Amino acid sequence: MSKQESWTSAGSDDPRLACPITPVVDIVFSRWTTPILWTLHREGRMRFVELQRHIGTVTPKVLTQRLRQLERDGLVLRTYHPEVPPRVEYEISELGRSLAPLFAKLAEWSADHLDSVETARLAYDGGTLP
Amino acid sequence: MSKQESWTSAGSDDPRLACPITPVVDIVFSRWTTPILWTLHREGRMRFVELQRHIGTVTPKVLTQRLRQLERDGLVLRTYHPEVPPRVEYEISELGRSLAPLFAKLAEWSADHLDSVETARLAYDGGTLP
DNA sequence: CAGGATCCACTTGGATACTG
DNA sequence: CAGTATCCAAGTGGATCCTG
Repeated sequence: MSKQESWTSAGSDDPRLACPITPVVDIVFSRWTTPILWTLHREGRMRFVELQRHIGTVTPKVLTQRLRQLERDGLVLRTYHPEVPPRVEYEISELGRSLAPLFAKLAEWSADHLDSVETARLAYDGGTLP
Repeated sequence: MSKQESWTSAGSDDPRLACPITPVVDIVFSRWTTPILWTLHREGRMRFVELQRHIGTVTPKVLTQRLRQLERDGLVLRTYHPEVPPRVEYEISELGRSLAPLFAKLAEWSADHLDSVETARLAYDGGTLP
């Protein structure tokens, strides 16, 4: 396999789409989406405030926005129980679960190379502002 | 393998770190970073304006900011040639190349599931505002 | 050519208060 | 409880001009 073909098999010269994975990044790696998906995957079905507490510092407004987007993209399922007080549960969908190997790869790269990034940063900062 | 352990082997209950892959996402999936890395990987060493033209609509200021960040994180190498006119070349580093399988996984997921996302969006939009 | 400097428009996200 | 509505601070990206 040539080094030119290791990431993509078909070469597109369209300057407007220099990176074919941009749409996926927009869907999966928007802010707060990875903590949400990660938590829902690990902890299973969960209520709104539970989710909020697990993630930490996230305001209800923003959490709602992200959950709506994830629901629209089919990565998260929302179940509304018409009771008093109302109860809403969120869970990861099958499509969301299909991201598992991807996230595993990400965690793997993190474990293998995150310290290299830290080293590079220290070298850069030390070399530019001593 | 239980479904609780498929993404992470050790369970952390620290609410401040609900998602262990957040740092990687910040490093690799900041805005413009994937087009930059993708282009540099596919096209090889490249000058500033070349890179700018390949990516499309990106202002020099922002491109410089992202390149500085990628250089600091050790993902991109910058070579300055003191000539007139000055010539600067950017290329992907070894650490940057180590992202290749990750990006491949991303492209794979994209090819397999992006249409499902589109379908989910159409269903969601059709069901909420008919 | 490769940016740095400056100014500005817009978007995001947080804080707060309120509702069904 | 599960949001929505409103206001507001901050960060971000674009446009323009300028330099070595």
